[in-house]
Amino acid sequence: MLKSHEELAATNECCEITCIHQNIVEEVREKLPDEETLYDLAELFKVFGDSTRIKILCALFESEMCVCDIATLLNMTQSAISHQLRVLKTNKLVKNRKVGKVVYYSLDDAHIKHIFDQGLAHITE
Amino acid sequence: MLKSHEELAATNECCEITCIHQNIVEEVREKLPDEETLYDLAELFKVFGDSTRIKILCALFESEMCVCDIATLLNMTQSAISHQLRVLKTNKLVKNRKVGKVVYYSLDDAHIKHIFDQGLAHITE
DNA sequence: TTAATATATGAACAACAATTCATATGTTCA
DNA sequence: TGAACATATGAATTGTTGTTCATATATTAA
Repeated sequence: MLKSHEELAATNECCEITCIHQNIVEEVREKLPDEETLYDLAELFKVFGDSTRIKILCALFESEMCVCDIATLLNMTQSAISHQLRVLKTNKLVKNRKVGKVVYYSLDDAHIKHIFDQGLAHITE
Repeated sequence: MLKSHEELAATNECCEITCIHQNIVEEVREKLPDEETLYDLAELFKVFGDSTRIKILCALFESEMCVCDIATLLNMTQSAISHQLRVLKTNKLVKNRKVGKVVYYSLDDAHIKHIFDQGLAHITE
């Protein structure tokens, strides 16, 4: 049996927030993944959440490419692409190999295409 | 046969950007999803790319919840949660039903858990 | 109707992030 | 060695976004 709002208000430990379904809150709290996992997950999706980076990843689905090729493809400066590639590499989404002056980038993980496709399935439903 | 760098530089139509593998760039350009699709995809991932919103979605995997319950669960203000729920609803990730004063939120789409799980698979590999 | 309460929302603020610009690094070739 | 070039990077700038604060809206109960 749920408590009345008055009872809940009386036993409420939060300073400003009232809470109606204390029991549900406690149940959900126990099942939530830990703080760090959820933070890391948000960080991962944040990397996908920029159209320049999405375009780069999408291009790399098709072919390994060097920095200046990607810049040409996306009609952006070499510097902008290089900065974004660093973000992608830091987050282990791309890897690179150096041949002389040229640095070739490619995807670093098979999960990436799956994440991408799930997102695509959502927006094209 | 690839052109020499000098030949490429001579025929390069970009003002500042040099491009080494023109053929690859053209091939990839043809296969890239259109601009708008990639923009929408980035927008979707952007919604997942905030730890508050990820926590809300994750909570709603377990149970339908009202605004003040979510605020209590995450130890945040009602206003902050309400603002984020609006973002989630605008992007069709949650839906709500109103019972008197109370508004209950729940997930609006089956894809969401798949996207979430693919992300989780990546960070926990 | 009035008080209490659950939620929504606009404006302001602060933190963050993407691009640009200038320049540094490292490699090749003459 | 020096010139050309592909890439990387730090700083500055500009645009974006999450939270807070104050307040509005809407519903219930007295």
